[in-house]
Amino acid sequence: MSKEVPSISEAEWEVMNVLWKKSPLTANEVISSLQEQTDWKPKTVRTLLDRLTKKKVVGVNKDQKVYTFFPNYSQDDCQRAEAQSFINRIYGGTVKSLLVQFIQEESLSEEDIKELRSILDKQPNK
Amino acid sequence: MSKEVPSISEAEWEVMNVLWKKSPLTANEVISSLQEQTDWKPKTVRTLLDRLTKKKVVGVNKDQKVYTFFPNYSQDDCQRAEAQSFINRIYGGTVKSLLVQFIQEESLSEEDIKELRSILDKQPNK
DNA sequence: TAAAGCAGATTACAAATGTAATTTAATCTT
DNA sequence: AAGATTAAATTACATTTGTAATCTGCTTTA
Repeated sequence: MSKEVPSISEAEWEVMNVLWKKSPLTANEVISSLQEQTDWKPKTVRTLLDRLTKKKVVGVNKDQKVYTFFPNYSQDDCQRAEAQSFINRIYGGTVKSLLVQFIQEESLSEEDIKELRSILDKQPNK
Repeated sequence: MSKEVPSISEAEWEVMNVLWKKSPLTANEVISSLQEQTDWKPKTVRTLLDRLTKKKVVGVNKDQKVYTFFPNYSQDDCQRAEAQSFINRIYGGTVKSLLVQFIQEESLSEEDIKELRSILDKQPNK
């Protein structure tokens, strides 16, 4: 399942995050949303949208005169792809070292810890 | 502590991984080490070393006629920096979502799970 | 000593990325 | 209908990155 996800650059991720929160959106809606968090010019956001479209990471609905944009991949799939390559690069492919570092690093809430523990308990320890 | 880590590109990470395993090393030693894992030409590796040097991520000892190279930052510091920016970008800053995804994703060994659980148990659940 | 080889320095060049501006075509407004 | 506005398309341009090759000067070797 879930075809190879094309690579998504750092700036493009911001755009994707907006579209995953809600879609379809017009370019202007994406622009507005991003203007709260970044200082990108509208044209910049538009360029990012166009590049994502060309890469097929984003789809376009051209029925209306003003196009609307939507993700072609689930956030989960993209996160997975990105995290996998990240871990290979940075942690020599072993996810455990990353987990260890982050569990120690971040002060996780009690809730978080409980949840993680329960997930661990459900792991098929082959 | 641990000054801001300059950004390290994907290819540069490979070089750093070599130097973290053992250093100082001559360029040729780094090249040899990488030739086992990549198909980069020697000149390519040399360029990467030079760029890392220019960015001060790598230091050079020029006492000998053949220079030796060594990391200026610990692997841990670089991993942390990289992971932090990664998490902000990809997981909206919440480390838990990443942990959850990876614990579920990877089939961790029983050992790993035990270790993680013990780390969780030691967390100050504030 | 002339040629060959090697390390280091410099230069190359295309693709990806960040960050837009300009141009074009349609539409709304006066 | 002419001008203003706007969305979409096209173009721009510097920096970073991947991936090297060429040049220079010292050393080794025939």
